Amino acid sequence: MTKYKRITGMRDVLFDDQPYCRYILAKIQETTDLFGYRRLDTPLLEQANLFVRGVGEGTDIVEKEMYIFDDRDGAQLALRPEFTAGIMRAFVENGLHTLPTPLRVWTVGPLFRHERPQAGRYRQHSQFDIEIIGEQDPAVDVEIISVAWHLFTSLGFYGLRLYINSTGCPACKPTYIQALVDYFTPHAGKLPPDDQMRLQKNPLRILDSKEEATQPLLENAPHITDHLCDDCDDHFTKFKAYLDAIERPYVVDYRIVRGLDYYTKTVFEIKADGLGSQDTICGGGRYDKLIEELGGRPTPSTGFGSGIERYVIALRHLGIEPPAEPLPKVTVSYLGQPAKLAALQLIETLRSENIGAILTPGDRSFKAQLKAANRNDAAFAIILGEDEVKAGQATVRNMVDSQQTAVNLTELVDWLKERL
RNA sequence: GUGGCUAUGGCUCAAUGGUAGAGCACCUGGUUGUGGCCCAGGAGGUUGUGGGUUCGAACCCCACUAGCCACCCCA
Repeated sequence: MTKYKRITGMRDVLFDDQPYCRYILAKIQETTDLFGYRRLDTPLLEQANLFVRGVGEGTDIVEKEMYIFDDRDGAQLALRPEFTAGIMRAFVENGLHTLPTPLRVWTVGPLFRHERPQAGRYRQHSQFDIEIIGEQDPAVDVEIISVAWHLFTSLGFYGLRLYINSTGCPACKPTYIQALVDYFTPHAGKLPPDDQMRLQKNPLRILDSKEEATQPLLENAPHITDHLCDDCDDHFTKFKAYLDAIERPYVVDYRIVRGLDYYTKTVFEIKADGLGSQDTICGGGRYDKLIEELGGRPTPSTGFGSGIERYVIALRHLGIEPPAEPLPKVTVSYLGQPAKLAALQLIETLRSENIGAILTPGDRSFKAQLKAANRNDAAFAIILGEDEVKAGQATVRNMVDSQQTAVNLTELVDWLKERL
């Protein structure tokens, strides 16, 4: 056993995973370009208070999952547990409200939550995140779903499911919560302890409950969509109509609640197969009050976060392979010190001509160098020995058919370019 | 934070109380400058850590740690 180990819930991203990451990032860039989103990156560290205010004091993220610590000057910092609060902070701090609205932004990077790791869940994970800032038209709620769907389709996903709901707004949400409490209180005795707790602390969470005893009660529980105010009801109706218009199938799931306090009106999740019990690949919604909460002027916004590691798991599950990495197809080997100098010069030339090449170093036997060429998956092994250097040539071995050709060093670049 | 399962060389695993093995991977060699296949040889483990039981522990017991999965919650 090695002395130093990974921190719990953190992963090394090894070579087998990298082609997926590269593939996914490329598709994200294509998609965001197509939809007109600009990249905006924020720091990994923020004042802890930003998340307490933004995400909400009573949320699990703030209450028990944030990596929080004192800086050397005593300031309370947090590793960002989500993107939205930081992006909204950047929006306000940099005066981005002066840009044409709505502002469409995206970002990607690591987030940190001190949770117990399990399938598809890590303490450091990466999300692709987009936000549309400054627009309350439900058409943009549909647009972000369209972005997600375009990305997932271009990655090769199939069998994804879209679930939507509305969480109302400060005008109607409390009324609904009261209705929920009124409904469950007479049955409180039948609820399992966890759900009794929820009834006290966060009644909406009961809707999420997987407790068996609670299920029959949930069937007749009031739906928030029957308690929305006119404004929220209108928004939800249009949201669904626009989804219908673009023929994006969805299921209204009254039990989607989402764990962050800032959501208003639209919430949604996209689920995929093959992920175990953590099967949400994309989750988001609308947060019309967040920017005000953070000290900006009222600015309705909508967005989502989407877990990159879960993409990789789901892609593997579906048997979708990313393109191979474009590693060099040429190796340069040598025999003897004079040839080594020539090899070093040659390999510089190849790279300057944009021909990827790797040296088989170490002054080892010829056999070992060819072996190295083989293990590097070279298409061509370029061999320089005493004879070749004297003749101003290189021996080029085709590693597929084992044919060897003597090529003048002056013609080698063109010779390779014709064949690679 | 809670629960279940697991922990042996780089990887996948074997050995269930009596001196730690295999396959893959790795290194060297099979004569003079030729890879993949084959053959031969080699290196690599104080069996996650700490304690206990025993004449003797990879194996039994306890604790801790880590991993996986699930709950909670979420991407």
